[in-house]
Amino acid sequence: MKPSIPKGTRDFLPHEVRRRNYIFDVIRQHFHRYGYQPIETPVMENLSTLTGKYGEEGDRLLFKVLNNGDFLRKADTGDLAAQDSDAVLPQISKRGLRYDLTVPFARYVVMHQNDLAFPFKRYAIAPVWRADRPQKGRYNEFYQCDADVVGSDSLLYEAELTQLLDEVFAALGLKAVIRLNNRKILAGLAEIAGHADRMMDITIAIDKLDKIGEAGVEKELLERGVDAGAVQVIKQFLGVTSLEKVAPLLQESEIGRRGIAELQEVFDRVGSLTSRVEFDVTLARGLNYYTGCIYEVAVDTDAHPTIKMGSIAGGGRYADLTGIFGGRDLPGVGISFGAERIYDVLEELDLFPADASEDLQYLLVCLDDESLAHGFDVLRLLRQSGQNADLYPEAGKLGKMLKYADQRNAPRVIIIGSREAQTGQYSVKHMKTGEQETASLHELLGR
RNA sequence: GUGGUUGUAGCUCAGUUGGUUAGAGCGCUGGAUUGUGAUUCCAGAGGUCGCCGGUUCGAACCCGGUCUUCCACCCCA
Repeated sequence: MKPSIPKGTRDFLPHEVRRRNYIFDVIRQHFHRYGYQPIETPVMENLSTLTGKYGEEGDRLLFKVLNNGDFLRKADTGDLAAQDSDAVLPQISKRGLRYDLTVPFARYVVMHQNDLAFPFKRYAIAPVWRADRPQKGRYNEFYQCDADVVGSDSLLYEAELTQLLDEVFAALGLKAVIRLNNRKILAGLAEIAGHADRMMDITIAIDKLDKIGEAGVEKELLERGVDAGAVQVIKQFLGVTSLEKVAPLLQESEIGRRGIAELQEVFDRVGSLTSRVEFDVTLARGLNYYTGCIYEVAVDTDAHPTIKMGSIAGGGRYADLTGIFGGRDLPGVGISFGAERIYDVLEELDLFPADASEDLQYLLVCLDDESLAHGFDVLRLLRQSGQNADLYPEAGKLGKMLKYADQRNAPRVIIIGSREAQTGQYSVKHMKTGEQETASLHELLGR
């Protein structure tokens, strides 16, 4: 039988893992610097924790885990006979794979609220699963890198997270655009248009502006049952690119004015950044628990015109996430890095540092059995001195062993034959330049 | 979940209206070179043509199903 892996999942080669770790390390380092603490939660949650949190679409994309044992015996025979999946599902599955890191975090906060100091800042870098139809940059298993803070509605956190986003992308050498909006502005917009109850429909439609254009948005709004008069009101907003210009349009909406004030405060506090930071009234973001500021980060296409990639990070504020789990209602705000997409972008732009795919410092090769015994001792000393070293495990042809060193991406090869073993002067070949020098054991260990 | 697309050597791909033994480049193995890789030359190995079934004297090629890839929706990182 031919081996295979499930649709939408991937294996990683060593150099790919190292490059992924480089991204995770940069992000983790910045999470620490900003005072976020690591937590871990199970990859499986109870289905009751997950269902209903991501909308109807999200429920469809949840991976369900089949119950153990004779699970069909416990299911209702009528429901089984009727092939009613919705009715049978809760009878045969009580667990599911996590769909994101935020909802499990909310559950965690409620369960451990007496052990946590609020505001509580946590981060998590972990895989999540979605039963989406795979495409490029879209997988059924992928990593999220989340930082969230719960227990405070201070806008300092919005500003801090913006700085964090900026610093991470600067550290990765990627020019990014951080776009900000506020759900309250969108609520105000819906209110001004006379459809306060239709905010979701309206935001989904205007979110598509850059993709389908103004005429497309207009069509989408009409299809979603927004009347022509309201559409004209909404269209006024579409061309607006600054907070100053959107303010007059929202004068009559209290919630809209609050959104503008909040966003203004965030802009005032972030200071100067490496990335471009922009207000974008058409930014909506799908997750429906967001209630305040929302973020989305994309590659700056002015600096990197060849890149075609969706958002590479995002986030926002949610007023009430823990409430649904029966905890006291704690406000929160968080961001999430899309590590897989960042990987693809760094790869395409060749922005990985060279040492992100180099692990060995030395490879030792020996030309005869006596030298091999000697080499194994040298290997140990090198390792004890803190250097990454490996040894070709048998005496062999030098050409073959150098080829192996090449494949292992070893920058230096220590060649040990009878000459070197006797004199203690080892031949060190630098693979990049092809140059060769001699060095004593003392010199090798001291580097 | 809807519609489409892709699959041939380890990798990237050719393969004529259905016709004998399915090819190339790169990579791999060995040798030229028993102490010098990535560059040169020579030789060699490597294929259930994604899988299952059907049509046909005959299928990599046509048909159905299925899995996978990628794309557009939906949604999203």
